Amino acid sequence: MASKSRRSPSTIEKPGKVQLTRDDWLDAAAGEVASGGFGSLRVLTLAKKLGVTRGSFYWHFRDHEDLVDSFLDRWRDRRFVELDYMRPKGENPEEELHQLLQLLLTDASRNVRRLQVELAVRDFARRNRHAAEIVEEVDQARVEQNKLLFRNLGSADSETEDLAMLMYVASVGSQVVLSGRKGNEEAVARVENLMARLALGQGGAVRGKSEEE
Amino acid sequence: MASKSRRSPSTIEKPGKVQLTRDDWLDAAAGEVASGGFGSLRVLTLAKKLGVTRGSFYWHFRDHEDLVDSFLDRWRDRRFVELDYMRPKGENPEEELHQLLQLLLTDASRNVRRLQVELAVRDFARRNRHAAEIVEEVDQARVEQNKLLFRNLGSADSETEDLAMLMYVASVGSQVVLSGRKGNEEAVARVENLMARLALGQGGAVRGKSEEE
DNA sequence: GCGCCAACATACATTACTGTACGGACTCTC
DNA sequence: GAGAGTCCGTACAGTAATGTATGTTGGCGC
Repeated sequence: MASKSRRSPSTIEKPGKVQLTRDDWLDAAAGEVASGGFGSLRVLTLAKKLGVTRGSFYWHFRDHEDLVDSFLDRWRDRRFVELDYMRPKGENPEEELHQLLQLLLTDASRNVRRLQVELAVRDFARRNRHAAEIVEEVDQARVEQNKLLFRNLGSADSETEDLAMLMYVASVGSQVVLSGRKGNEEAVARVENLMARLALGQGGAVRGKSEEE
Repeated sequence: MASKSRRSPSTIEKPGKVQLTRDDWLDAAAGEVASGGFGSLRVLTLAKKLGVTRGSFYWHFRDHEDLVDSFLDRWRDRRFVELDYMRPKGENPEEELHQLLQLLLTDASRNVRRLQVELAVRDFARRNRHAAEIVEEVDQARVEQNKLLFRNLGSADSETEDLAMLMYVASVGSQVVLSGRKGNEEAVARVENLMARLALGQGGAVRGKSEEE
């Protein structure tokens, strides 16, 4: 079993890093997962990228499966931290909705790496039990958060659940469909706009496109 | 180059098949793609499933890449045939909407194999040029068909595009999120219901849940 | 009934990747 | 400065997968 790696206190982090940590390997893995998915996650590739040999890997990780599991766990933890950071406080629901849509759509279309990793995890979940459990946890938590937001927006109780679900699947769908397309910026903006109107009621105030950009 | 395989005219198709066709291999490939994605598409696995050796494969296909490309082409062709079959005639738009939602959501949640293949193709498109082109073709055609339907439903011209796009990404998202879940039947029904109301206008007539089931 | 060819089988070479055993440098501690 | 522990390199064994070269068989034309 690999011990919790810690670098010597005197050694400060620099580009010319001398000792690797478990997180360094996971960061490198994120790159591979983003570009090629979990199926093409090779130990040798990571080692080359990090400038070491596979010997280092098998000190930090028990085996390949250990890497995958650790990667998934870290991914879940980060998603929950993210959710906690975006927790609706109920003071300005409209602004919170806007920020949530930004996170779900616009940011995702910008932060390509992050989006690609999520899609890879989601795909991997179709054939890996651990990944499936984690994805379901994250999905449920996000939908739950959406519900809270919609309640603060004053939508009818019978509709909050449906709206929250619709908005979530629409955001995921737009990530899947519009990732790496030509006119995606425009399409994402349209979806975002329409979802905002939907959430605020058909005649509700909608943020203009040209605002704060 | 593999010739277009044809079985001898006297030999009728039976379970105890003696000669394989290109389509037989592609059908077998569909099973593997559905369960494991393109990354785990192995020639030997298909051969075992078909009860032959790899020698047969390399007669029907030039190499592994040829199999993948043929698979993708056939997938696109079938999706377009499907779209043509569902072409809105404008006589009963509400019914057509209902059928479209059925195809996009409920049927997809039932016909698991078909859904899994589509998700696999979509994932593969993130790292394969050919797949990416095909998926984009299919997506555009589907959204275009959605637009036609929405126009027949009488929605404002400025909104048809947005609505069509939203409905499409929502359907894809619900497939991604709700595939192989516990309470997916219920969630899918809710999304379907809400999208129908959205398409027909907030106060529009909505098909009841208990109808024709 | 002879030869041809489609459809497969067999055998081999090669590559890519994993895991493991072991060795070595380097650092910290006492 | 000896020992222990950390971090990584090296070398080897083993597996799985592809592609290719070549052998085999069964049916069809004629």
